[in-house]
Amino acid sequence: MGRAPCCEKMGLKRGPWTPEEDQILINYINTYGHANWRALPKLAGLLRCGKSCRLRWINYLRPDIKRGNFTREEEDTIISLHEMLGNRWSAIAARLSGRTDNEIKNVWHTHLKKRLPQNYQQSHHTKKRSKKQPPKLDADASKSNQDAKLEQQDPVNIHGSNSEDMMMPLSPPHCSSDMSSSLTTSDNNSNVNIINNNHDMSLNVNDYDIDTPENNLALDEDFWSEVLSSDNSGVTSGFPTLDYDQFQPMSPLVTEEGVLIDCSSSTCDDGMDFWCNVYSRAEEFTQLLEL
DNA sequence: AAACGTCCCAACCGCCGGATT
DNA sequence: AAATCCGGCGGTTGGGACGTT
Repeated sequence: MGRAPCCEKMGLKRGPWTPEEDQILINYINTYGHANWRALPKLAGLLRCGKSCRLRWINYLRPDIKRGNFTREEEDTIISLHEMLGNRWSAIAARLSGRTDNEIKNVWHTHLKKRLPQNYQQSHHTKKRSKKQPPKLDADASKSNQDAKLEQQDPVNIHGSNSEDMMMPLSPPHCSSDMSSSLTTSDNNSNVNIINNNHDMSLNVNDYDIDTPENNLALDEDFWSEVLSSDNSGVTSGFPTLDYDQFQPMSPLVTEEGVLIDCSSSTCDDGMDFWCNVYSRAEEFTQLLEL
């Protein structure tokens, strides 16, 4: 049943690393690698736990670590990535070569956070991780350790083909050909329902900082949390409604399979993108709900 | 020079998910 | 199937460095 008992912390050293310890760790890893962190300190002759060795190596001793102050460019990159990813420091670090998650976390808390307005800090959650996660809106949360390792090795590759595409703000608007089976309009009162596998959702876009049709649609977790917290039983009453004042889909909105949204005015192409995007997000979201 | 306050960051802690037995 | 290990992650903190009075 299970493995041998975990490390006894008795007698293990804690606190700052000495240059001698660093050298022992470097020498060992250069010679033997670090296949097993837990066994490493014993084999290397260090009175540290494996976790401490790993941290020291990852955050300080690795040869590819970039030292010194962050450039303005790096800081701007962190800010924009944080806007998209939240406090996912390792994901941000994967996009900044030579910087560690710990370092980025530190620079965020000591410098960058202060640059941003209060409302940003409130809206970009600092929630604690908990067992009760929402249904994997965060695609990285379900990523295997193997994937995480690949991401470390090839940060560029994370764009595009893998699950990162599921991040709400990143993927471009697109239409799927089976929209007609799921998108309906309810009436002329700008009340639009997206019905997908018994999840009936109306969306109030005004609450989500989408101020012009030109903006790329960037619905965040809060948006979908609101959708999720709505009654998914199929009852439409009580749902927030969509305000067409700001978004006026093409009239009529048509796909290969017929009219999907029959709204009365506007020929704004961005409206089309908007609806396609809302639909594709809703589809992704409801698929995730079913997992 | 000393006392005090603030900043910074390396390191620790607890939790999680996947792997292993 | 269940228990446990293990690597990885994000939040937090202790203490040294630095600035101010």
